[in-house]
Amino acid sequence: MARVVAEREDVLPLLAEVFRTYGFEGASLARISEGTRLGKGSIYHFFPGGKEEMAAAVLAEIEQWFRLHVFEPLRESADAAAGVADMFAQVESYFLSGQRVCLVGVFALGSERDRFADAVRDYFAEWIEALAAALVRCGRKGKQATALAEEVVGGIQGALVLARAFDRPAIFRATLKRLQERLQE
Amino acid sequence: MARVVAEREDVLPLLAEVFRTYGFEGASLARISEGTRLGKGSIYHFFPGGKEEMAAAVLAEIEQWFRLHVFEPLRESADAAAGVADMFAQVESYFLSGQRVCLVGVFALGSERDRFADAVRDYFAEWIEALAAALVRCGRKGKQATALAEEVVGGIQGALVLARAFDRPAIFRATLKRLQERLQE
DNA sequence: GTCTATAAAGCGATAGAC
DNA sequence: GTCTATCGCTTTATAGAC
Repeated sequence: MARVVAEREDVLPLLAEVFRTYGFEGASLARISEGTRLGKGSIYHFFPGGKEEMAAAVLAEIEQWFRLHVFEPLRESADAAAGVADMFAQVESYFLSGQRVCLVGVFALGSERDRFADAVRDYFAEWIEALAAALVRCGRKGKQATALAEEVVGGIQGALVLARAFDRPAIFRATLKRLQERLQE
Repeated sequence: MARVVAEREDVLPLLAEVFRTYGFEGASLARISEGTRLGKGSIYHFFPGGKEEMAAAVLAEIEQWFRLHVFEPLRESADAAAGVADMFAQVESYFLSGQRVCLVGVFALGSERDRFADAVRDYFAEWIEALAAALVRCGRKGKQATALAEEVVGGIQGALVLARAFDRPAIFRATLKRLQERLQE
């Protein structure tokens, strides 16, 4: 395999996939090295702070991705309903129809939550707030909008659990569809 | 601390708590020893198969607990609606209002899913089937009953994620209440 | 920026005394 | 059934050549 000189940015998505697959504790440097196709020396050149810095960088990149592709469209789309519909499309695509888990959700359930409490909380808080704001622009009352947003974001996380448990992506897609319909009631 | 001669049964709940807290990879024998108050020698006396056998035993015990306190009441309660209500009460109590995570859900999201695929799948399958059966006895059609059951079980898993992310048990209790109300619509 | 070699610590697991 | 001591391996992290 040809080795290419990498930049830190290029490494992050590969790193994210390793953490998603093995979790924080299970992501050994050997697996990280394999997944990023980088020697340990190179890895520590990019992340002198070790695994902790790697995970923090991955979380920051995930939040940035969602901000760009999900949160900001939700907040700023001229057509709020279209912004919501776009969110569901992006989510289905991002999580590969339930075959890819949410790293932030994984961290939330594990002891990593303590280490990365701010990043974990901010990710879900920003998602729920952005969705609730869009729902308000669709005509919902504030309190009901927040409750619905929590239901949708939580429902997505739960659907990822079930889709993985059954190894059946259809259950993820069906849940997205059901949640989307609920918002239109 | 007084050391008491243990039996395998007594060790399982402590072991489960260690796996819940640190995950499979993060549950080192040092932490297991600390959490169970047993030396490594004693641990391997009970579980010659090591961590793998420990986790399998914990999963089996969890499934047994749910079968006894949740699944069978759902299937056999003379009053189906009361069985469903009892499920929500048991779930809120078991998960300590969202402060305790679901080990099966954690395993479903991680690479542990491959190792324990059967136990993970069976747990959720049995839960969904038992709840759907109760909903049918409440007058729902079969297909809709299954969809609702998936929504509830998935919703519970997602609520555990959010409750931990925000460190706010109220969001778990509110979700349980909302899901319970949906079943009565 | 990439690699190999290596250090120090922690890992899962075993042996054997009591 | 419990413990301590220990094995062999893997871990994270560092050093230094290129």
